[in-house]
Amino acid sequence: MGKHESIPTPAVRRLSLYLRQLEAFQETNLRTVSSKQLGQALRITDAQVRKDLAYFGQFGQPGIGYDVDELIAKLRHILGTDRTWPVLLVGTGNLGRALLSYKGFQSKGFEVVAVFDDDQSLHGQTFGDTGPNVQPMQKLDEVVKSTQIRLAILAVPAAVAQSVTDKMIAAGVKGILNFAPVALQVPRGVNVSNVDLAVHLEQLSFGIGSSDV
Amino acid sequence: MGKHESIPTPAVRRLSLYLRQLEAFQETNLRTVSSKQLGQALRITDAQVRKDLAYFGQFGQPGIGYDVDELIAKLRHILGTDRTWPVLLVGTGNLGRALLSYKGFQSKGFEVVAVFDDDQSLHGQTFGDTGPNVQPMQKLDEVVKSTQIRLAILAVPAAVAQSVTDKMIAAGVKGILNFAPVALQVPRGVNVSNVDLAVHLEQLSFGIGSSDV
DNA sequence: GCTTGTGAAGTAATTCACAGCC
DNA sequence: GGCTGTGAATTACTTCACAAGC
Repeated sequence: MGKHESIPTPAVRRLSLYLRQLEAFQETNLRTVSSKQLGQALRITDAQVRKDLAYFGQFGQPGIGYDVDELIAKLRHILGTDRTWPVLLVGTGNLGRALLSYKGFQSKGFEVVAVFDDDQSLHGQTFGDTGPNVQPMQKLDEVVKSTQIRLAILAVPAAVAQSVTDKMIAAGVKGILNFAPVALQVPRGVNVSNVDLAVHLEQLSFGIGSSDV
Repeated sequence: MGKHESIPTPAVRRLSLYLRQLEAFQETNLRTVSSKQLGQALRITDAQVRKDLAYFGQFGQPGIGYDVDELIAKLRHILGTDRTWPVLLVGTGNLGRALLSYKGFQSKGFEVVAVFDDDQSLHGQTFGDTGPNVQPMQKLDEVVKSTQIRLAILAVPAAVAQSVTDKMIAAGVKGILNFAPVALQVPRGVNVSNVDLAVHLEQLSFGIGSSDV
């Protein structure tokens, strides 16, 4: 059984934001930060910041605040990014290629180590400077099993998203970052995080519709 | 003042998911759908589906369910996507270019009509088949004001995200889809929707850390 | 029979407010 | 004086359960 049952999901999401903001503070050579400072930067109340952090331990010092370097280390450990995760990418269309060229992953603890696509003409190719070769889908099971990959990025058309998902899960994948605009069906124990551009834009258009004319 | 004050934010987010799922059902020629069917496809309770929809009106028929076509039309109207929104894109790095090539926007009611980048060598170029010319940042204010663009996609490096944001807002932008890994500071009345790949992956890695070993 | 819409009940998340510590 | 950590209070969200309609 997991050890995080009683922690609110929104709190975990904010943990990532705290980490990102702390890294920004670190760049400015800030040594120490209060829940109020951190909250202000993220538009979150100070009480919220303290509550969220307190779910995981006592990281601060009364009268002082939180040590930036130390809290970063703690958060990375909690989020599991104090090591590098090998990541699988399926789909090398425009989006998949853009993701391969994105340099931000590495420093955050993620590295794309295997790329799959069902387009034969792409097999053996590489994208980005140092990206891995594109492999045929038939190899997926073998590669995931032998390398123990647990995280996948799904950048395929909606029509094949579910079937690719099933294959990945059968091979042992436990977390999927899904860019396909479909609701993936996955068994318990597998997590999905969805990024759907249309959904995001719709939320914004709704927001505009509700403001003054 | 807005007219949506009392509606829970999570309900609005789900509205987009309902719409997406209904469009999928429509493709299979389903005429009518119950809150139970819709909920099952999205892993949401039927009561939740009914409650969410009820915030906006009475769309269903007892004993029958919801008419798929009709509910799609209603949701599009609520979300504001029963028309096409002109969208501004700033930043034509890998991600910006991938977004320009993405065909999914158009059918969802969004069209990128203006593209900006501060790299001189790109000015005048086009990306994607029919994309608009890349223009210099200095033109942004004029173009946004004259074309009344209200929605923007921000795909620039973190370091310049806030300053570009300020410019866009000054020109009249009211909604920003932000791909830069920073917490943008915006005035009331402006909405931001964030997509941060590292944050998503961190949530997944946290999820894996909490499962059985 | 099945399904909606909705008050009431229950659960979850946030904010308050303050004792205790630096 | 400033700040954390945390129970208590509050607010927000979800689920229940059922009357009313098809």
